[in-house]
Amino acid sequence: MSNLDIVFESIIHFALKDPRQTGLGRSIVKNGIYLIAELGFEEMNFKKLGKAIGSPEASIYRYFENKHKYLLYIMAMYWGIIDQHCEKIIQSNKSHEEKLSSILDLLCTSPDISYGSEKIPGDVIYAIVIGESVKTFMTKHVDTDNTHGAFRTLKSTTSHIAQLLSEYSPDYPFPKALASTIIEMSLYHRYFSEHLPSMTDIGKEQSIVDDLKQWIIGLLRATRITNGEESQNFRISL
Amino acid sequence: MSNLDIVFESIIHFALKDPRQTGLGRSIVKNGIYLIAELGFEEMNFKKLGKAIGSPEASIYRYFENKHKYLLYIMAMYWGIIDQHCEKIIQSNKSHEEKLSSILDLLCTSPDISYGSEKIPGDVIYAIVIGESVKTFMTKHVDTDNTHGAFRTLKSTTSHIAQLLSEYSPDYPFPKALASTIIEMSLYHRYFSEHLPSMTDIGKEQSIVDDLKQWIIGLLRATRITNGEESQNFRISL
DNA sequence: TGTTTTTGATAGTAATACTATCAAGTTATT
DNA sequence: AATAACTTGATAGTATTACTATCAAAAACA
Repeated sequence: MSNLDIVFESIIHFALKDPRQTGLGRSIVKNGIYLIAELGFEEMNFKKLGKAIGSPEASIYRYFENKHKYLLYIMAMYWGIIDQHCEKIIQSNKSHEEKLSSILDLLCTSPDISYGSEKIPGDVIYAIVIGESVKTFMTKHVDTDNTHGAFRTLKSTTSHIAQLLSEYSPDYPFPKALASTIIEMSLYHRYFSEHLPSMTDIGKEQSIVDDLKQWIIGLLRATRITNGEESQNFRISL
Repeated sequence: MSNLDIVFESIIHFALKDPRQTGLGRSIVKNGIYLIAELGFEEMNFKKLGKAIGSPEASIYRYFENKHKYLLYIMAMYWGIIDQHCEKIIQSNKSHEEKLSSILDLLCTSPDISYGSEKIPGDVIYAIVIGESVKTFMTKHVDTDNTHGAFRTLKSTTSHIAQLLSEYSPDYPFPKALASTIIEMSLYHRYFSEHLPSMTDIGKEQSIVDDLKQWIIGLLRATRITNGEESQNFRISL
């Protein structure tokens, strides 16, 4: 059983039966991702998805209890795969800076995903992660979703990155906050650069990915300053 | 006409008629905010709001074309008021650091809002800003909403803060990105500390507001490093 | 006082997010 | 090859939501 299989195992319970095991199931997941990328999550529904794959709405409900769990499944899968990549990077014997750089590449451009026999291009899944990932946890039922493990893979990714940041800057008191900020902001600023460009500087001078990396690396370096009068200590009073 | 009146003027067009001018209108806005705080935006609807204020659903539709525009109205109002406060802080003759500190206080704890004859407590409106603000712009129709001015007040707040950051750290190349990050992350980390605490360090040691301020101030200080070999220049290659 | 505007009360519609049912097809078992 | 078990297709139906339409009563205003 490969590492990725373990990821898929861990998200099965968001579905009623494992979509990866059947052609219909794989089609539901793959085409749904395309459809969400095209229409957005709100405007996508199982009727439209059914039409896209030539199956009735009811068949989709045999795989997913509801639309929200369907989104949870996709996002948990995504962060699970990213988390695997993170682990691999962290286990490599590179410098902390090289590891951080690789992780930033990972956060700013998604890898392709192989889902059973189907391939989902990185830019398609990344598009929906950018626009819909927040919608998994900004709900009134976060807490129950959380106890059901919906955000385990996202949280694991966060804590892997936080762990690395802690090693990189042992005295920095906010490694988790910085890790989650990096994750969320890599998505946000790409969204901003496309839709609300006055909210960001990213994507103007260089390519979006280069700018994003530069920006985040600047934040990371900031955690390293342990000498100089202004920053002997990280607890600062303005 | 006061500065706040100008804010309210600028958001009228999200409503069908100015809610601030009538008792019913004010009741719709105030009680709606309470109801969203209680139920969340998705679970709130105009029927429930009608029940809460003792008026039929249809009466609310005379003030707001739809639910989304109602949210846009509230959020544009909120950021308009915050923007006014920002301007006042920026126009004061304090040091840059004092100004930034005041702005952080503003972003981490909302002021009360006086809406016509009604008062809306800061913590109530802040609760819905934390949970629902993203939902105004993470939609498939951002771009049209944007051209209709839906995010003008939010963008104005961002650029005021970015401007201040530019003065504070003239060489820092990402003032807008940092400004919007500070705004969004002040909301996010408060949300995380309540619902996904493993995603943040905020709210553990000190009070949430103190931790948030400390964290953001750390990021800000990072923009100031203009000497030392590691950071002669902000363009960094890892 | 008469007129205009605002509200209440009620009814109705299209779309969405599902659920139920049953026959047809497919797969697994012996 | 026959039968049982399971999966899918086809269709119909329900409750809720997000609105729209209408008309009379009430309130505001001139």
